[in-house]
Amino acid sequence: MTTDDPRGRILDAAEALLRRHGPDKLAVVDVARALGMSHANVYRYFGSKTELFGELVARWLGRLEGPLAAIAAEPGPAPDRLKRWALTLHRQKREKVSVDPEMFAAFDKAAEMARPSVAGHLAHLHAQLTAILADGKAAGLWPGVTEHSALDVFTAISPFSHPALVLADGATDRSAQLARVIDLIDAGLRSST
Amino acid sequence: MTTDDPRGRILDAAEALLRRHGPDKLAVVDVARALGMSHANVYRYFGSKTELFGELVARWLGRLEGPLAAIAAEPGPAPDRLKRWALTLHRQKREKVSVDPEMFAAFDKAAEMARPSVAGHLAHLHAQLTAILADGKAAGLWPGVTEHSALDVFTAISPFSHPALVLADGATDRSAQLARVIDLIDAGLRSST
DNA sequence: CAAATTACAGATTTCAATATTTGTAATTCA
DNA sequence: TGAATTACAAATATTGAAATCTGTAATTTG
Repeated sequence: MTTDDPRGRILDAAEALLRRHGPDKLAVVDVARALGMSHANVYRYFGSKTELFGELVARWLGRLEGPLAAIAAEPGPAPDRLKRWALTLHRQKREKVSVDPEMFAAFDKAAEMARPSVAGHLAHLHAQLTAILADGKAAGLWPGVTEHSALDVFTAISPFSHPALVLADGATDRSAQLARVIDLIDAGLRSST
Repeated sequence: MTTDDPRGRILDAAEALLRRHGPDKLAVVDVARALGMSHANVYRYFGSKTELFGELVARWLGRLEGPLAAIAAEPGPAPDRLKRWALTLHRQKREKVSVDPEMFAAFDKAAEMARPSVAGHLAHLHAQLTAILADGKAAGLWPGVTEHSALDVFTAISPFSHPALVLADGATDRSAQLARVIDLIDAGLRSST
């Protein structure tokens, strides 16, 4: 049974075209043609090309968030979860590059015109990190946690997940280095002031 | 007295053109014309356009390194120097963006074709950071310092100096956040293992 | 003979005409 | 009347011919 939700069908077609032809050749006109409808009809469901791209990016980023949200919500010691959360985020991003670099570049480019989606994604990640840090503080393990900690920690490990930097490094595995950085941060959070 | 060193005069002319017209309009032909010589003569002193750009970038980056090297070589407590070193690096980069964004973009673009110069720059910064960390370890303040620490610390604070990220944030001052990240790292280095 | 020049082939860039795409409005369809 | 279409203006992208640039070699200058 093919879904009857027009927005979903349009997004699926757009994603398929993005995968096939890359971001430069993704036109609303082509999406419409692939679905056998006029391009004006697409504008009934999406106010603009930017909005369509935004939904596409949000959907893609949402898929990355699932496993991370699971780790953030788990019981268990916060330091362990922090490390697994960071390593998972790094691995997810790196996988996208090595498995399908063209696709990653496509979404990287697409994200340019979809700032709000990216901001939402970052807000989700920030919330997850805040939760983990709060758990560690509540358990008395991390007296150093403050209101700024989530932002600071996320910034410090961003070189391992930021698209521009992940793209630059190509497929090199930096998990070992990330693990060391997390250990350093963990140690820092264990001391007060 | 104008210098008689041809390489220096060529680099000066190239830098002036880069400032005036941006990186896309910087042609060897124009550099030669500005000096009243044939472009072929420029190739007597630089093997290629890439090499010329490389020297230009190296010179520019070298100017940033001076104040940093001074801080690294100072006597005084390592944690204090680490913080000032990191803040100075951040400020230097940010100044370039806010004072003259076009110029920064020019050198960012120029750096693309001058990878070796950038690598050399990073090697210098790495060496400075290594020295500061070694001092702190020798003083018994930072038992956590290992052979990897310089790289790890540099990576963690790279969001505050990497061109792509400094450029993205525009002129926003993130010194306060950087200071917190440094404090976190400092605390981490103070604990062993 | 060292320092520069002119001459030139191949690669790259520019530019303007042409075609496509975006987004809106007026119109048709069921 | 809701769902789509055709029609169209303005913005954007494509294209290919002409101009420019890079890098090398042969030649000139003092």
